[in-house]
Amino acid sequence: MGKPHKTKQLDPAAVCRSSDPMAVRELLTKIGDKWTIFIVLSLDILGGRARFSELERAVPGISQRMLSSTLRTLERDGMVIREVFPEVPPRVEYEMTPLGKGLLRPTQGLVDWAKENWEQVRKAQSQYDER
Amino acid sequence: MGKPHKTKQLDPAAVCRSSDPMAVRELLTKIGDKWTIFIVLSLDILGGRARFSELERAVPGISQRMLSSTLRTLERDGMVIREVFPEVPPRVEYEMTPLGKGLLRPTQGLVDWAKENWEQVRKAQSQYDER
DNA sequence: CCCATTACTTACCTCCACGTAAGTGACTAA
DNA sequence: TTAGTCACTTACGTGGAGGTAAGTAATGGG
Repeated sequence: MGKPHKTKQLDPAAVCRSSDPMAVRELLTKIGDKWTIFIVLSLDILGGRARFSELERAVPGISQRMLSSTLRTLERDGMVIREVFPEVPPRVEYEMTPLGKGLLRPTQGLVDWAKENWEQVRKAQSQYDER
Repeated sequence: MGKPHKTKQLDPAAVCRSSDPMAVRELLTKIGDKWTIFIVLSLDILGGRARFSELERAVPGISQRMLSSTLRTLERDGMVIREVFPEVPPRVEYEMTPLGKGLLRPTQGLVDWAKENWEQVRKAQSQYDER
């Protein structure tokens, strides 16, 4: 038999101690969706402010529907501010708020981790798959 | 009219420069699913090693099906190692790999951000909703 | 013989994230 | 009059994530 290791007596909701579990879940769900990080990172690269069509070009493959709805969510969450200019054709600019910019740091941490370690993940996957 | 800001001439795939965009997307999709972070954080709290039933208790609300499949994915990705002890009733222990532990740092960054800023996000949401 | 335990798997169903395609409004230029 | 631009919205359809419930294998204990 393998050595039985110390079984810490644990609260049925151990994780929930470290912080509001719903906050973490919701945050991860948000930035874990298909387009949010790309939009946020693109906005950053574009200097923290860009118009709809610029983002459309910056995020290859995104549809107008998804860009629009993701931006609305970001706006609702206080991550970006939407500014409409009464012109024709219309012009709308999106600007990252301090809150949104603050999220960029920890997000960048994940991006960096992926850059450094993803190859290893892929290797683990193919090893696992071939038996 | 609002001041027209400098429109940076940009590559159609600006974000894609910073790193492998698929790696980032896949990573975010993984840790953005419903249970992965909780399992990873629980495993960490439990000392980096725990058996199935311990995790089941540590992550309130998770079903056996989801715990099992999420752990399999984690194992496939090289984040945890699964060790089976030939006993009856069965005992299976899951241990975080160095790769999995490495992911904990940037993940914790997000958890901390959520802890500090989620209240503000909620406030932004209710402001947005009431008009 | 029956039950309990552990770590699962399988079947089934629901919901929603996301994709595609088309339409819209307001104005300008040809 | 028609076409073009921009920033959207609406309608519709599909796959897959995830929930619920039940089944299973192997063995010891009463």
